[in-house]
Amino acid sequence: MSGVFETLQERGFVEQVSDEAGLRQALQQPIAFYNGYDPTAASFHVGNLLTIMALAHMQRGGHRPIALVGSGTCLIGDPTGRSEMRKMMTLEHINANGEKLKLQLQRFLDFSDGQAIMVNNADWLLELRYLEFLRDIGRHFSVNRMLASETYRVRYAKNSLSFLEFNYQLLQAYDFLYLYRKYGCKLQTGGNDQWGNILAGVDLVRRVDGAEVYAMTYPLLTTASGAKMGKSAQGAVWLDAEMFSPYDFYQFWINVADADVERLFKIYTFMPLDEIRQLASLQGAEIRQAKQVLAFAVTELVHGKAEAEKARAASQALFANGIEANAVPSSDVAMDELAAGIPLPKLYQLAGLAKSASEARRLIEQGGAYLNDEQVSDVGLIVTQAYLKEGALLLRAGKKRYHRLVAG
RNA sequence: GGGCAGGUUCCCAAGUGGCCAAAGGGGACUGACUGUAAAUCAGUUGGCAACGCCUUCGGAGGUUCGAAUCCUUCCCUGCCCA
Repeated sequence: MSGVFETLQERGFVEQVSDEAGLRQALQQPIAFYNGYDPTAASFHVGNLLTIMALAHMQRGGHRPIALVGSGTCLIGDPTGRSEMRKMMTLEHINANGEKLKLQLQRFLDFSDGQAIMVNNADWLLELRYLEFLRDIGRHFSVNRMLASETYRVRYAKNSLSFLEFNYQLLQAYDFLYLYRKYGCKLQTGGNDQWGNILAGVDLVRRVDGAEVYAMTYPLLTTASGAKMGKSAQGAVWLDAEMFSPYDFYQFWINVADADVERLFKIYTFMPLDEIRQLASLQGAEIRQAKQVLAFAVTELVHGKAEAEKARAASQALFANGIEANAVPSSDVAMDELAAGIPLPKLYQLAGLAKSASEARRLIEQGGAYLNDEQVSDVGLIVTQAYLKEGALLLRAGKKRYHRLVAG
């Protein structure tokens, strides 16, 4: 089990470590470690996936991941990196999200026989007693130091920081202490923006229990052009198939920049490094092959082999000028509506390729509309069942967005 | 609680009575070029039964022929004072 840290480092997972020598030493033995996830949404996105991959590597290395769903801390809202206060979420909403996240985590980590643990900090944070907490935990926190930290300084300097949010770090630190006591958890990991919060926990455990625990952060991925990794035209790239279709997910990886290929391979697949280097060394148009391997691997990991194959088949068929494509996102149109005739812009709306008729209109006028792979420029076109091909209409917006409307 | 400054279309940010669906930048979208890449260039970027009509400038009222722009009031944010 030695070498996990080296693996993570080689693959680009390690951004900062509180005590590298100490952590390496600690990792000689199987340890429990944790990473927290705030249930602010009903699904993880590729940014979270990075941390989950790291957890998976650690588990493979013999360590025991504790996936913490932060329903308790989510009630407070992490001010880190935010210029404004988060919208307050209701407990019901948070819990509903948390349940979804739990299901997703099970795809990536092996929870059998306690090899990985799932906990929810609401279980211990909700019942905290205020005065007790202040006396036992609060006294270890220096306001001066907190205000000096990156986490709060920016916010404090530029905008207001509510007392509510100011407590976030204490609660997260307390989580670490709690998990240390209950599971002997010795390491907390998280995105690099969590550095300050994690260190607060390390300090707290040292002060209160006199124990040495560690902090490790992962890089916040940005694309080669500097944008946050994991954003697409439609917003975040979610892992949930309902929120982001496997086909779109596959396409997201196909469309990454050349310069990002190697890094993404290392992080989002388990492929050995030498194979990765070989693939990433492809030049010019050939690097697309590497992207196909990448896209398939990650899609398979997230959505399963069957979905990945469908997505790949669809992608290849569409971009090799084929029309058949069963994995292209599709929906139904009523046959009788179609028989009556549907204006083309309306059709684009039905397919979800345009938010409004005006947008669809623009698309058509600008030459970005294709029906069954043929460009259509007539905004007034009325589409009837005469246009059906094999019982469906294949709509395309621009070069890459497809949608299939099945008559039924 | 008091004083001050603000809340503008996805974001930042102009506009302070008609020329405003509202400058500019970012982002995004489309096209050209390409390799389903990057960079670059061009166009587009509130809605609709669309050469016109409707709805937007924190909320609600009001003044006016006419308001994002003026008045009243309420809500919210920041700064200073307590």
